Amino acid sequence: MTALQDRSNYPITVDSVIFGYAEGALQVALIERERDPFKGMWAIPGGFMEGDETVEETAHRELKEETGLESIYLEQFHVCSSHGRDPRGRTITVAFFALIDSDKYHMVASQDALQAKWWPAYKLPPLAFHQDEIYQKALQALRIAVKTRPIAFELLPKFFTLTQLQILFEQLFGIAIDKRNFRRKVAKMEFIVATDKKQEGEKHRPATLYYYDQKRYKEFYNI
Amino acid sequence: MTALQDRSNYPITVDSVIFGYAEGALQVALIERERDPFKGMWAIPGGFMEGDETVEETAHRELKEETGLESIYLEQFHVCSSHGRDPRGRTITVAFFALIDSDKYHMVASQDALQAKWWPAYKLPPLAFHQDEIYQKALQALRIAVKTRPIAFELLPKFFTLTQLQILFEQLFGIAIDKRNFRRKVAKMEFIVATDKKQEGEKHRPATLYYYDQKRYKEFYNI
DNA sequence: GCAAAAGTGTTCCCAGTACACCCATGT
DNA sequence: ACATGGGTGTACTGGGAACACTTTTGC
Repeated sequence: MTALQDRSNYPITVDSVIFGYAEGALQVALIERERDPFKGMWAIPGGFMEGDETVEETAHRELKEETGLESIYLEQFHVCSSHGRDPRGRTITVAFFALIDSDKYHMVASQDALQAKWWPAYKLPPLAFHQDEIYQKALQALRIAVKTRPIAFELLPKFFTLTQLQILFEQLFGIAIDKRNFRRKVAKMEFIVATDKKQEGEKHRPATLYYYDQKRYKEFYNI
Repeated sequence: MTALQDRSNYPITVDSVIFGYAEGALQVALIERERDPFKGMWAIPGGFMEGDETVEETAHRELKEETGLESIYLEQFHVCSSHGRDPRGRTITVAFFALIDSDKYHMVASQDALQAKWWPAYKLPPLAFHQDEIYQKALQALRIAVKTRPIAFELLPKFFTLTQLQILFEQLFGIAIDKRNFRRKVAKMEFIVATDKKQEGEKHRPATLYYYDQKRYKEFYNI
């Protein structure tokens, strides 16, 4: 038919490193493999690109199939075309990271029909398909993305406390942040807006809830 | 044979946005298309992935075929799988940027058998295959990469003057930099090393030549 | 001696950092 | 009352930004 069909064609897989944040720790969702290769090991969720999907569509579809979630923040960060990762044959893998709101998807309760389980981001088991390198790249890409764009909020519920935000950054970058300095800095960011709501159900002084206002973000940076 | 062959397979192309730096301006190498589609338009050089190459191998091979250069700095930055870019059929495109040393590849002289021509990075013609968006992403990726890693030197000859380095940064980020502040900052970076050589053949006071020392860079940042 | 770019110091300001105590709530 | 995390101010320091003149070379 066309000249394009004379060329080499390749199967493409899309893997998504799903990040969440719960109980004061950054978490990653992994799937336990039920069959060989790598039966019993844990792996980054993913699947084959099919038909006339774009890679973004594949990522969203797989994410919905595996977590039930839609409208999730997804960002591609790497293509891996090295040999020998899948013993069944060669694939080209496009890797994404996904950020999900712990409010919408309850994580640590993981008696799931989905075989998916949350793991603390800094204590993962060995991964199938030699995905450890991809995971490290995902972490790096996430850190750069969080510094560059206002996407940390994708990991938080719509209304969050400043302590939640602070601990999230501490987790992401593996550092300790001074509370007063952090709050002074946040106070200058007019797109992180205080509400008159308070956290409820805690056994201490209730914290003020904040939200991220995208419109103010754009005004703030003249976008 | 294997389960993988039941899946959808896709032709993959690799495009490389080639950046150079000459005559005080950031430059981009484009190819004039000799046939339809988009005959007569300019395009980012690229080609099909073949056989059991990795995408990196494809990028290096294409770059060698089109410029004759080997050992070029290449970095992937995006996958484009949208429809309708190539009217001949659907392809999945992995985009790289390449950085080349203007000393090795003489740019502005472009009476080339290769149909390749250098264009000022901020005055490109409209691009074939709707590659304008990919080019914008390449510029962004280059800026982030230059801020993150010591790769600006890939665009310069081995020995360069501080004014060359300064103008390169001004070009990359579209800003004006104060000469004294810039030099003070460079002086603190022990991996940018002064030689006792001087620039020759200029009609003014000759500038000291510097070089980038990777070993000192790693020591400097404890890598 | 003139044109052209190389090279050089000081001041100011803001952002980052270090640091300790009182407050509001639940039990 | 006590335990727990929420919330606040000040002083120091280092890096970025603004700014103008002398020096060395080729012609």
